[in-house]
Amino acid sequence: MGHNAMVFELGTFFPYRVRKFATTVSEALQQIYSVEYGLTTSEWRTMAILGTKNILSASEIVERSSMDKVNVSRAVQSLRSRGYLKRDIDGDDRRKSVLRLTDEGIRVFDDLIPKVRAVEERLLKDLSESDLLIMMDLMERISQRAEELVKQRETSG
Amino acid sequence: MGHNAMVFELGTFFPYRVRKFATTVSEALQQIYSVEYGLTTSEWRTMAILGTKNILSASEIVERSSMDKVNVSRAVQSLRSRGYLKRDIDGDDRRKSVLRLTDEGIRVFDDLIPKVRAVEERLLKDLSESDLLIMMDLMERISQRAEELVKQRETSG
DNA sequence: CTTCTATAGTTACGATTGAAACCAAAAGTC
DNA sequence: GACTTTTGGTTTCAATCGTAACTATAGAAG
Repeated sequence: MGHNAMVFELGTFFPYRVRKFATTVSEALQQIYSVEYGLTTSEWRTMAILGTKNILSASEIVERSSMDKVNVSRAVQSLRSRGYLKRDIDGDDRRKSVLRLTDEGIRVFDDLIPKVRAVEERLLKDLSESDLLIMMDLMERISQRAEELVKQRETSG
Repeated sequence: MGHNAMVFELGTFFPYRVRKFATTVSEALQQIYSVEYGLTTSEWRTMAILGTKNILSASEIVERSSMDKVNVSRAVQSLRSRGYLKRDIDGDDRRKSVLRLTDEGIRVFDDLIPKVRAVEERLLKDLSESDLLIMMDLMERISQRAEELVKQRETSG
């Protein structure tokens, strides 16, 4: 005893709360893309980035998705095998792939999007416009601190 | 074209932002417990819940940690093999384990806690007291909606 | 008592993941 | 134009993870 005020409680520890929060939110969304459509997170993100019109290389998907290239490569394979995605080779740089959704992929995408939007709406239902802005701002500020911490340790560690 | 206002952008999609946020925060914390101490998330949580004084069964750890029993079982095994945790059998109910950190485990814990607290502090550095309350409240409200959604789908799906 | 169910925890096994090695094409360098 | 390095993407292999099956004990029902 003596320093009881300092007892550590996981349940009130901020990073733990954040992770739990994110898991809960993710599960709500996975109800749609995973349970209902059988897509993995990487597959869903890949489709979401391509959308109906974009034509991108794998590395452009990497840039926009916070996935690594292995994840993207596997998602592309799997989406191809389902017939949701078409891969061509870039004529000017034959290392590059040229990816776009197939008509079938677009059909699924168009079906899926209103549903994931509905989930987003439900999640944010009782937030005011300004609540949402505040939330985004807070997440942004905290993320910046987190990135600082990681970078600092990387160099000094 | 025609409904360009509805083009889907993953980067501004709320659940995606949340997940990215949580990943960034988690990485900052993992710098400590994973990089510096070689603990997995499950091991770290198990230690954090036991702390210096608690004596708990595995299922009590499950309840307090949002891990499942397999995760806890494996974390316990691994912490035992490192000598950080001691397992006895409950005399009254011989199915139950009686878990506590060893002296060595407590030493590591006491070393670790100020560091993870420092990370938490750094993350929240530029939030006011009321910002933090707002953040917690918003996460709480959104989580509730997310849980509703999951439950709804479970029953009606 | 015997049987049936429920609980605590572990184990086995397939699926998923991540890091590193790898391959192929392109782009510099001399 | 041979050489080295960089870039785009895939494959491999081991480690991790989740689900389901399993073991052991306890408790409830008859």
